[in-house]
Amino acid sequence: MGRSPCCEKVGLKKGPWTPEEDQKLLSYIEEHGHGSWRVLPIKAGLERCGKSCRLRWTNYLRPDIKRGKFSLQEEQTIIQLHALLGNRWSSIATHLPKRTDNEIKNYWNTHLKKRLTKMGIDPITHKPKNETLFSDNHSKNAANLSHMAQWESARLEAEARLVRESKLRSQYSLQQQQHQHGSNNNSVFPSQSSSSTSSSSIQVLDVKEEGEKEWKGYEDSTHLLEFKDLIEGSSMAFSSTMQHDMSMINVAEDGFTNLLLDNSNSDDPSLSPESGGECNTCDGNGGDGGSDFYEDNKNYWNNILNLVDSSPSDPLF
DNA sequence: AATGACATCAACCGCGCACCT
DNA sequence: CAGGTGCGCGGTTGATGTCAT
Repeated sequence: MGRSPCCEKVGLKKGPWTPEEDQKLLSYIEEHGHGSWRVLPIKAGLERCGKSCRLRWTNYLRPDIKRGKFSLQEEQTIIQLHALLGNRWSSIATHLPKRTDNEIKNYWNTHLKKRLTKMGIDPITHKPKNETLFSDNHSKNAANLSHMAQWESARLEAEARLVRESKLRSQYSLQQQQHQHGSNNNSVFPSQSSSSTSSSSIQVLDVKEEGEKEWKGYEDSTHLLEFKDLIEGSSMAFSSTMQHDMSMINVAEDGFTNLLLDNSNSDDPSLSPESGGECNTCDGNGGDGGSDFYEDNKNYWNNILNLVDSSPSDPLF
């Protein structure tokens, strides 16, 4: 069915938002909540379409948005979840508190994708480029098909969890919004200050310095190699679910599983073994890597599902 | 200092889904 | 069930900033 463009009306403004427009939108939502985006601009006295207002709010004006450089932990999470979910930015964003899907998408396209490509890793499949998934007669192997089924099954399960979680979140945010409106608590809205990236009146939570420090470390060649190992470990682990080559299992254990679970210096509790994720390598033995492929795979996927199932810093869950 | 190339990111666009009538 | 409407998502664009020459 055809749909008329939301901004077709003559007079509706497009392009960058002015501080005055931001203020109008903020004040309105602060007082009334956003309600119907369609009617919001009229009620708020904005010459914008509802879609534009919603975008401005969700990607920039919302008080619970963190801006600035992504931390190493955030980068890891993005890479891991992208390997699992692909370009489903909104799903990925639910696991990066205070980050918007748009921001994550931009960050992936401008930073991570290029970096992976430079390292010789396919940013789509997360596999080293010189390694094809079904490069030999394994592609006809029944076990391979079984692994693919496991992959798909785990992926679908993860998706189902994400949907479930997303619904819970939206219910929660709705309740919060109603509560805020009811109590007229304005403290959650930032005080006025200038943004480093735009003329908006919104205060920017400055994590830039911290992020820069972290990335400076990465740009050091030694750390770059470590980063490469990290990413390749992740990639190899994914391919291990597809290939019946037992040597790959060791890589899976040493690479991605550790990446997921061995976050001793992480501030993200969901990524630590204490969070409930089982890990057959956590005992330090690492296993013989060949005797229990399916158990390994089960644990491997459990780890991923735990990551997806956990909610990094949301007190609700 | 001027300018062109490249990088970044806010914002737009079109599509699909969910819900309502 | 079909059609209309609103919303959210993902892809893309273009203005602006930064860097290299």
